[in-house]
Amino acid sequence: MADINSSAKDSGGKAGPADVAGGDAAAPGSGKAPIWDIIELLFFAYRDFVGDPDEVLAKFAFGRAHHRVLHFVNRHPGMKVADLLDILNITKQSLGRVLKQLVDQGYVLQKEGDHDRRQRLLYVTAKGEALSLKLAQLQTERIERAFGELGPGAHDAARRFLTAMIDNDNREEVLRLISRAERVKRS
Amino acid sequence: MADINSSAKDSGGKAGPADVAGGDAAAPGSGKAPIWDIIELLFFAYRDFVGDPDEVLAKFAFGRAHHRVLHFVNRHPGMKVADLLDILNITKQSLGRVLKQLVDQGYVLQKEGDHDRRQRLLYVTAKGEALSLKLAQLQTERIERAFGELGPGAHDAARRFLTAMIDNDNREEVLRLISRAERVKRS
DNA sequence: TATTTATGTCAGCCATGTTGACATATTTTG
DNA sequence: CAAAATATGTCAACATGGCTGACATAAATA
Repeated sequence: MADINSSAKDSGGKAGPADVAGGDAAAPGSGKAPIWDIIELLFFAYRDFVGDPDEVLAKFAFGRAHHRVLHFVNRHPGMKVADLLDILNITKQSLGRVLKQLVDQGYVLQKEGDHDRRQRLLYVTAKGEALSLKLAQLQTERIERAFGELGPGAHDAARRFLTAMIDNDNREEVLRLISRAERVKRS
Repeated sequence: MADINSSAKDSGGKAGPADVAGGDAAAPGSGKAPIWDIIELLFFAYRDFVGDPDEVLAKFAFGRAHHRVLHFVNRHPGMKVADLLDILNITKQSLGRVLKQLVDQGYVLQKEGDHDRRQRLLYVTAKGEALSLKLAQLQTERIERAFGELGPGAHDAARRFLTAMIDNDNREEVLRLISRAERVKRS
């Protein structure tokens, strides 16, 4: 299928990372000039980032929806269904579909809440943890490869950038979620 | 059940951006310790990043698929259908569906290739460009807000990080695509 | 006791991805 | 030139994972 860019030699530049931005000429009448490079890089980076796990998931007949659920349950054991709904921004019906599969196949289990017996607190099983970890390690390889190519401050810089990209409303909540994750763990 | 990361430390800080990482203790027998913070931050950042345009698109009865097509056609006018398929990593049937709607409603137009009359080169109309720009500016606002919060080197750092996250195979191609975009532009 | 909350479920719709088969025009190749 | 390869489009069927609406149940709360 036809290489997309058979394009001859592409005039000089090797397009080193510092050269990517493209022209900065703003559209005359409109607002600011779009930051095209970051917009496109985010698309491609995320596409590849989620692409790795997809291949593994396919073998299990799972999709990205399963991955997201499994990931957050693994990272935040004992979370309520409602918490998960908030994080994923989907309806309970959508969640129910994939959650049921994960439970039926023994990746996730639900426990009645201690204080509130209406709640179904979510935990991964050993099997679920293993899969979640496997997927996370695929993504970690990519991240570490990237950090390896960049300088020593790379992790911190990435963390700061990504954090700043999150909605201001959610940000504190997200940071709390992330930093609290390891404290809780399965008892 | 292998505790993957029973961090225990965590110093009870305020979870400032520099403290988010969580424990670094590797799981004893398994591979490396997953870089959870970046994995999750990427999820949340991307979720919000694509969330802004979604609201606007809904008013036009368009979805993300339309957005992606419109974006790339706007940025890379005159591209072949095959190029777009490669970039988006979808089948021609999937592309055909949304492309047809964009053409029918006057956002995109197709021109026979000059040298190869089998090709249908893609261009945005004025209407298409306006919508594409509007969406890009929403995303740009978020990016600029982020860069504003971070130091002066933020744009470069983000570009380097995102670039390093892309598949090595595609990377050169992607960078060429991005850097060439503004040179071509509408004549 | 009455209401609210947390969760689940049935039923159906929509957007967007997939595969497979096939059609048409055009370019390239033997 | 004839045959093959290429660029694109289309029909049909199906899968995934969103959505809404309606309704059910158990438990907590007012």
